[in-house]
Amino acid sequence: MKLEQVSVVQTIQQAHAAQSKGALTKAMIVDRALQIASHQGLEGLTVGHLAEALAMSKSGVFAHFGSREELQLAVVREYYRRFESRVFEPALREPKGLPRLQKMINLWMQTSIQELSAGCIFISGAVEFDDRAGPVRDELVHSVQIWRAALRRAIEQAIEVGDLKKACKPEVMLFQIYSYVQGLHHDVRFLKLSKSVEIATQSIQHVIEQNRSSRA
Amino acid sequence: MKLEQVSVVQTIQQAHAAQSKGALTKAMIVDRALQIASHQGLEGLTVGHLAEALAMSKSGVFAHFGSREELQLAVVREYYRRFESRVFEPALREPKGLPRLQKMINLWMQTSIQELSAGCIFISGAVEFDDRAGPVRDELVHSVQIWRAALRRAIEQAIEVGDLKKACKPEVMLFQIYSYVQGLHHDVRFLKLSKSVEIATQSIQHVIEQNRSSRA
DNA sequence: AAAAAATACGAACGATCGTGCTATTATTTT
DNA sequence: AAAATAATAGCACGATCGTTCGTATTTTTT
Repeated sequence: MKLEQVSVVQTIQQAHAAQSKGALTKAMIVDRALQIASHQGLEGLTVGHLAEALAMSKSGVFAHFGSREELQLAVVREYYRRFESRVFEPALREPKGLPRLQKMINLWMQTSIQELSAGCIFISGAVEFDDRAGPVRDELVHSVQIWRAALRRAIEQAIEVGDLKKACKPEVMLFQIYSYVQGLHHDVRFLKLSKSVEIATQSIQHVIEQNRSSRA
Repeated sequence: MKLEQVSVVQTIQQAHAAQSKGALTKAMIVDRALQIASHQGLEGLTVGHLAEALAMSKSGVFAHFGSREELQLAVVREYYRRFESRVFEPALREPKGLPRLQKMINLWMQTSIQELSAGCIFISGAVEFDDRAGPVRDELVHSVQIWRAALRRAIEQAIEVGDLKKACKPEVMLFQIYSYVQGLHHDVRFLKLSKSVEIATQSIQHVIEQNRSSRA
């Protein structure tokens, strides 16, 4: 089973456990909406198109959310949920320090540029909503900030544990790592430069190496 | 006079020299369209909105382009033109090597996050059109590739001149610099973290320092 | 100043957008 | 099985999208 499908099943099972039919189809709608948004962007996600893709009526889809904005919010929240279970939680099972940080980065990169070439909504959404106010932007900022805080925390722990130098500045390192993943996203998705995968990996590795503690 | 206005005047003067009324108003339309696209994105640029902003009729605006796609193309080309005269040409007046490379980067950063907080279309467009085929995407890719080639060329010259190490890999350095400017764009525009200006500057400086030739 | 050409406007088109209703199905509860 | 509830479809609305066309107004040329 593909990674892609794991979360869908999970979501549906969860919906099954909770209530019934309603929540189940809602989960399927959000799943499809997420697919579309990963390609067309959150602004490119339209009720009509979504309904067509699901072989449902517009109003049937719409009724589950009450507004397009709520649909977009549902997509952002679902993406965050999956991000948590695919990147976050597995990384937490690694020991504190460099191993955990490394795992976070690797899983993030994998998720961002997977086979289906669905982009990372945290990255595409940041561009789409950098000038647009409202709840969707707020939710997006919130999600991104949690993720960045987690990365930062992982860096700090790596310092505490002694994997990284005391002199290492978490803020700077966060900026650099986050930038490289964005750069990877850009090169692979926009320029179709698949070679950038190794360059990005190497660059991130270099940042880590740079800040690695000298002892053992 | 603000930097912002220089190119407008320049464009209008150019239009004046070339033909007449028609090209002149067309230049004003494209100018306004560029402003809008810098905030709402190329996809968010709409004929109706543009006409309203110009106190013109929709059809009056439309007639200058024949299609929305052509309007978008005009915007991309105009942005490239300004990018050339604001970033490219001034940098070419610097001596080959590090000075020129440095100037390119500095001017790019300034242009990308100027006072009016208008984003860099090369960066926002890359996200908007990473999955959308067509002439606009092609033009965008083309522009970006020219800019990247120029940056790369500047790096290579810095090596030839002896400012950067022989071992320096232009490809990798290009990726890193380009990523940091994207990271800056992200932090300033989306997260409103103005502090990132110095972190980005410092990070880029670090990359350069890393690859700087050992001799004086 | 008159004729020709370019330019802008107004109105309207079909399509699609988000959204509200009402009726008809499914599903769940009793 | 009957009653109550939830979920979906169908239809239509006003707004806006890109686009077309005919007309009025400018601007340029003669």
